[in-house]
Amino acid sequence: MLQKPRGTRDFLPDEMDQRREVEGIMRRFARTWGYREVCTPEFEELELFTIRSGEGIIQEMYVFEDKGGRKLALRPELTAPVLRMYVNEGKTLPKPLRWFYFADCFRYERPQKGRYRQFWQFGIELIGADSALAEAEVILLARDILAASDISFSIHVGHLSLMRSLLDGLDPDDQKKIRMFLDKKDTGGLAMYLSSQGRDDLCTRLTALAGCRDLNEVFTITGDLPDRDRIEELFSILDASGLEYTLNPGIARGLDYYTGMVFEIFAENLGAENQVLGGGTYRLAHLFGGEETPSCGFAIGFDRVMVARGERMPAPGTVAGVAFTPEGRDWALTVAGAFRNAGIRTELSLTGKSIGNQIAQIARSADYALIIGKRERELQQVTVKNLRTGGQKVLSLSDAIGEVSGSEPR
RNA sequence: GCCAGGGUGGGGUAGUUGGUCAUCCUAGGGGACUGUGGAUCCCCCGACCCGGGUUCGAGUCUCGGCCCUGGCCCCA
Repeated sequence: MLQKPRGTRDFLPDEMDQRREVEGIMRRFARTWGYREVCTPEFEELELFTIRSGEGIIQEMYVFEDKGGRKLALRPELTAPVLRMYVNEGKTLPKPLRWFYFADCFRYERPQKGRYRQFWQFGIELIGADSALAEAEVILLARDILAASDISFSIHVGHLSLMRSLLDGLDPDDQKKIRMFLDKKDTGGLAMYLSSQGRDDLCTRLTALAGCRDLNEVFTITGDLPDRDRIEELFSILDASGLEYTLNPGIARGLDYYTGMVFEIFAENLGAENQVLGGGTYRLAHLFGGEETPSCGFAIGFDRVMVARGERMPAPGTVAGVAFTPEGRDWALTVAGAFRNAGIRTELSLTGKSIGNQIAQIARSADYALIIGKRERELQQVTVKNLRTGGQKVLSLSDAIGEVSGSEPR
């Protein structure tokens, strides 16, 4: 038997119902904040991703050559494609642009809990706004969306200027190594490395900074910064908004194009891969041939949100099943059509067996049985049987629809 | 790429000195039942992940691969 490719999944209707429900919540919240959905190609020029992230990521991507010899890659993320789209056809739109996306991405990695080779991301990009308020908006929207998705999470907010101020003047390679130690919270490794460089003093300050959870203390470690006002404004907005978060100057987000605020959100019940969201302020458009454009955004690991939620079936709508005799068939089709026009999920029995048999089958999943035979056909009526109470009524078609649509689903 | 534990009908399972026709539950399909409840009865479908090796004989032992689960690395 043929198997599906490694790291991919099939979704049966029960699971799709849940995914669509959460997807709908995320879309709805993004829209209420003024964000509009965009869509980019499933695959892009390979270069788009190597410009952003370096050649090293080629081995982590699905890369292929098309029949014209073009080097292409299945998208491993959506920020670069969305910013490419912005540069290609969004430059003249009035700013700021508020865009969101929900789409699948592909990475050639070892699957584990909450990590698949095909996975879905929900994300937003706020393009062309450069302010503490814009950064705060992105964080608050992230909070709203995840809260509405009904998972438990914690928000960590940092700012790259803080750490960079301490690393200023160091060799870029050194800076990168140090950021990696800090990102991994590997203080032992950090101490060893800085000691070998004769910078024990720096280690003390960096460790203190990464562990610092109070903004005033942060500035006593870093001293005054050009960005200080902006940073203080950001956090004062967050505080005024009643956001629950942890200040974390240790967030390094190993990428060079992040320029200021960075934040990460972690969920419970997730094992090793517990980050459900990452984002920050970045400059990327100029890499794709546009003008330098300050932007801010985040991406949610949708599949991880689903794992964190656990099994949670959305309430099904009311379901009606139609049982009918051969003489009632044509009237049954008319009735079913009218019910569907009224927005009621209506399933016609297809067995052609006895009424009893049809009702037995309908009763497995439906709330109402609509029974239609010769008598109903002749009087243009419908026998509506409530499968929970057992009661039944003979009604006109419009009354029958009213009876069923006015009810609560099971 | 690395480590650990796994892979028996669709789902869940039993199966050790290696030895009939591989167990049970459930789901699914068919039939009995043509105007009223998820029932009942009968029947059916359907599995040892794949490939090599050892053996008279492998679900069972062995090697390799694939896949799953968790972890490491990585995580744009």
